[in-house]
Amino acid sequence: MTVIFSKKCEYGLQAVLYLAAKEDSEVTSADEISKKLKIPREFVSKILQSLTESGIVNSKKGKSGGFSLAKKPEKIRLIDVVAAIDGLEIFKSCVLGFPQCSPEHPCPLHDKWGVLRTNAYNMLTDETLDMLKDKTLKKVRHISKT
Amino acid sequence: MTVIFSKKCEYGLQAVLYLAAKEDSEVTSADEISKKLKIPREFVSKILQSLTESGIVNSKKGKSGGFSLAKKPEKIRLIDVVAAIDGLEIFKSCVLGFPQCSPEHPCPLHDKWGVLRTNAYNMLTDETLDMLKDKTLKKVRHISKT
DNA sequence: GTTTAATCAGATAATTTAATCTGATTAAGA
DNA sequence: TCTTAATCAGATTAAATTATCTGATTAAAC
Repeated sequence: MTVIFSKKCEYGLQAVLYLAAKEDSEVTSADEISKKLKIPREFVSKILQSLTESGIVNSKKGKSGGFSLAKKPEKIRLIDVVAAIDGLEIFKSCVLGFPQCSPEHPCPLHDKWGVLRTNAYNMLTDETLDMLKDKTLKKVRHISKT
Repeated sequence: MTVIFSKKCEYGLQAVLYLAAKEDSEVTSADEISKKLKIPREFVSKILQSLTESGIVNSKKGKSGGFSLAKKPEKIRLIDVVAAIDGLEIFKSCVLGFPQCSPEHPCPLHDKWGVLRTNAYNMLTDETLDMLKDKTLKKVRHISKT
């Protein structure tokens, strides 16, 4: 198998997109997110806790507590979430796994892969949570029905 | 952490590139590959065994045995190796991990990611082992020195 | 034939990642 | 103040991936 983002990161992205699709300053419980997105509750809870430390979401403890975005959705880029969870090594390390790969000693795919990687990085840097709001709403409605 | 190809697949790609950089029909032991590429010997051996089953490499048993490519390097595409080891799910499954993601019910990144993914797929389909031969030789020489 | 050096097969171990459990703390609301 | 519903912290378990081990088989070279 092969993966772009870890499960943690996929879930984290789904969750912040879900929060962004809600009204401002509304607080959402891990339980609701878990049910709507069909993610294990304790797991998404842990992920959101770590995103709290990263300053991407806020948490409110106690009854009727939950999570909300720490900034305006237009200020949160997808790359910020990825960086907080998976880190940015994927955009630096060699696609063929050569530890010695560098511009001076490039691997056979260095240049071609470099272009693709940069495109992916730019996409994640361009896209902010608010830009994806409408699409997220549609998606969540569809998930909840299934 | 995050990854494009599994370690198995990275090692597999490295190994077949190494074989392609050798003279035709030359047989190379897992031990040599392991040392030159600094990959655990038993592990690369197992990977090459599985690539033998996939028809990408040949194996010769017994003393002075080893592995060689089963086809001409110009007939082996990188995507063939990836497909044999990691499979092609990465080029099909949703980048955000939504199991219900489809053209009818796309995830928020569906279209933008689709373009990048297609580019990556095409690159791996275009590139054959022989095209990368010279670059591989340089790389291996550099690794062996370190 | 015997030795030697290789693949091959299957089991096992180690590590990493994913998921769950337990209990403490917090704060809203009756 | 008490109950309830939430986060939070840390430990534990489960599953997948990565790596190693053991022994069998194979075939070249002496």
